[in-house]
Amino acid sequence: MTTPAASRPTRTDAQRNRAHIIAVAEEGFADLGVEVSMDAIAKRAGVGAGTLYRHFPSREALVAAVMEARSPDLERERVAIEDGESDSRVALERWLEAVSAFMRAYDGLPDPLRSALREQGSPLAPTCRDVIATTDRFLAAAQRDGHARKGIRGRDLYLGTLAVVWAAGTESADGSVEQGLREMLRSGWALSGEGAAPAS
Amino acid sequence: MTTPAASRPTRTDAQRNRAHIIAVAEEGFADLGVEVSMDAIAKRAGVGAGTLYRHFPSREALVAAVMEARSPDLERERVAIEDGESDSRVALERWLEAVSAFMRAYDGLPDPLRSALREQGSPLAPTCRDVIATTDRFLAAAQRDGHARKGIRGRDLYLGTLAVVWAAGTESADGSVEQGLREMLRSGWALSGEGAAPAS
Amino acid sequence: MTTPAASRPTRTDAQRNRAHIIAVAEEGFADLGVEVSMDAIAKRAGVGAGTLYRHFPSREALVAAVMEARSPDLERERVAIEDGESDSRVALERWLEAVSAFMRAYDGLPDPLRSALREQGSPLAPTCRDVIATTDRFLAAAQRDGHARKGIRGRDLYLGTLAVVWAAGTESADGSVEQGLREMLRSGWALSGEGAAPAS
Amino acid sequence: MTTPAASRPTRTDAQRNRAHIIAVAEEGFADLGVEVSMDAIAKRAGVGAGTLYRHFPSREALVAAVMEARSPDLERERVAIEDGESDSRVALERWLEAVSAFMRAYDGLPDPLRSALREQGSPLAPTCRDVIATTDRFLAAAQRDGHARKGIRGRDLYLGTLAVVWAAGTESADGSVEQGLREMLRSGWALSGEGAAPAS
DNA sequence: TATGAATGAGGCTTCATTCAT
DNA sequence: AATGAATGAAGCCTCATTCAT
Repeated sequence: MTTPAASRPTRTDAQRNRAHIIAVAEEGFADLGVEVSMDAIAKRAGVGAGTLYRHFPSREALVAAVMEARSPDLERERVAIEDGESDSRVALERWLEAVSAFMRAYDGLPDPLRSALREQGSPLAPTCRDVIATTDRFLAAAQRDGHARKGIRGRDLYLGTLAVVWAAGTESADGSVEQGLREMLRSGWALSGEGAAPAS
Repeated sequence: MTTPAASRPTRTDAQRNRAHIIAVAEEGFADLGVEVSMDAIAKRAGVGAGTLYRHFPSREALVAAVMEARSPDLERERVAIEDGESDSRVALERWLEAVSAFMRAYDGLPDPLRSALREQGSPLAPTCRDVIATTDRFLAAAQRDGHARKGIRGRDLYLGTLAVVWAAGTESADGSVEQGLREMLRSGWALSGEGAAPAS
Repeated sequence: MTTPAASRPTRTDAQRNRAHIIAVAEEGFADLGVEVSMDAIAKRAGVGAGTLYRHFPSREALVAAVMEARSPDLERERVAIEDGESDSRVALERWLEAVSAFMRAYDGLPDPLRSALREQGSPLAPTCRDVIATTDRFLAAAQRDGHARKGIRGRDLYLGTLAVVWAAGTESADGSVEQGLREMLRSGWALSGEGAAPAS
Repeated sequence: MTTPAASRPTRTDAQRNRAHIIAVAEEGFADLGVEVSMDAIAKRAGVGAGTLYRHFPSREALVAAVMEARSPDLERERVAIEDGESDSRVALERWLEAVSAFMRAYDGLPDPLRSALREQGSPLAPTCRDVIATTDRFLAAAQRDGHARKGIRGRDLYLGTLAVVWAAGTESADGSVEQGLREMLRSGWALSGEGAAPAS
């Protein structure tokens, strides 16, 4: 008696809807930062707040979904570096730049990323883990080749990069501040030879 | 015979009140972070919201006042280092640690500090300038002695330290994360000899 | 078999709620004037402030809704006059009295009505337009019959009536002040024969 | 022991102060309307709020003082009309225009003027009384010469003029709205000969 | 008398989230 | 599954007026 075809259009529809919300949220984040109101995103997406929350039970979940949607780009970067860069030090540098861009995409993004690092259960945690894992790989290669200090872990580099992105903010038109900080992160401020931790 | 101080009455009381608000705000920041509501601070201080706003027309102004109240501590640190530390590299390290502690005092403090660096008119700007100026002095000494790279400025170091404090957050009980990051800020992740910026 | 009305669910409830808020606001305006606080109305209506603002994003919108709810009364007046009054002069007089009552309903109502006349985008503008249009119709009939000066427009009469209502205020128990002013509006203070605008 | 000369500089000083406040309030009203905050006026005047309130215990009192300060201008107008205008109808018209200008000086001024008409004890009442008295005189002359209806009193004309000024508001750049309304107040909207109150 | 600090109620508005339909 | 109405706590801030000094 009910229309059977209409009763389960959802599977596909829902996914379409989900993808649409993500795309719209991406725009919203880009325009207004990740702190944009959930209502505003629902409105932009043309769905009710309830639908938004059905798909993404919290703002963090939405941020995570957007970031996951962007992950393939980062993966492509990774592959490109791995395929084209023989120098493991330069490879690590290029990777960190790519990660920076990933983190810098929206105003306010560094905050949830930092939280995700602490809260094991955060929806953003998997993405962070992936990025850290890749960072670990690039870092290990660099360390193996004597290009990077031994005591450092991918997570430290990730957090340092995040800190740099936070410090630079979204507002500086030119990226000079960020570049300067990233350079300091790489070389440190101290002249080598007398540091407290002169590497491995 | 005439009261020479009569030209500025009530001030004593108001200043007492002001000082009280600052003390209470300090507590509030420590308990709940700098994002604590202004109303909550007014309530804690036992004054009306209007009184709070008369003294501190914005949250930033209140943060600035609290930080200024803490400045003498930092000054004492500075003097202690200058008086007791002959090694300019160690002096700079100790100073940066003191600055870290200064910045780390309240949850969320790094955010207004970062803003103050951009907005010239921020009430926090003077405090930032002072700290940067001192950093410049310690850094210059270290550079003169060949302990620090020449291209770096106090402002960079200040911002780097701020970024580290932000990244570490207030929550980590032990300061290991912060120490790790600070160490990375000092030595960099790259092994020397092949960096893009081989120092002065 | 399918629920055709299903395409617009919940609406019924929301409209009930909306109507309730309007009724309560009407009371509130009557008791305390249109300047009554939005919070007070929300409280009276037993809804959260947010609900109030969802339905009526501004005080003007709420006033407009209340006035629209009262419009049918005015319409009924109009029909009664049109149906029962053959003398176009008396018809216009009766209509202006009805409009006066419409405008006099709440303390402070003339102010938003005056604003709406200036700000095209005001939520009250449509109601004003309607009333002015009807006034134009009654006025045209009176002018056609030689009962009203030709140079006058409905809008002028509307504004004049509004001014009279404002001047009389809500407070005077008897309407003598208003009647006097309305009479002056009709006949003017000058004795005819020497006026600057000797009619059509 | 106290300096006797300094102990009573007040008489003159206070009056100077009072005059200064009035002048400043006049500016403030002109710039921001009569609803300007009392604090703002005190600040502009360079006095404490307490001083302001000592001289003028309420906003109305301050408005009244400013209007009283402007009264001589109106008096001069009156004298000029009385001296130069032989036609009592034109004299009344000119006087009402002068009164309009008096009432139109500041945004929001009509409101306290209206209140003063109702509240016997209002500080503005004397000024109103004076203006009404003069209006009565001009009106009586016009009535005596058959230029104005007999049933009207100065108070009605005053209130009508006030209503017109209120309706026109401060915002209309050209005074066309006010002129139109004032004209309607003079001639009425009805064509003579059939009015309900065809004057004496 | 002048000062200006203090009051503190009260206004407006936003928003994450829940829930009835 | 989708909708969007409802919640209601909070936040921020202003201002007329009083009062201690």
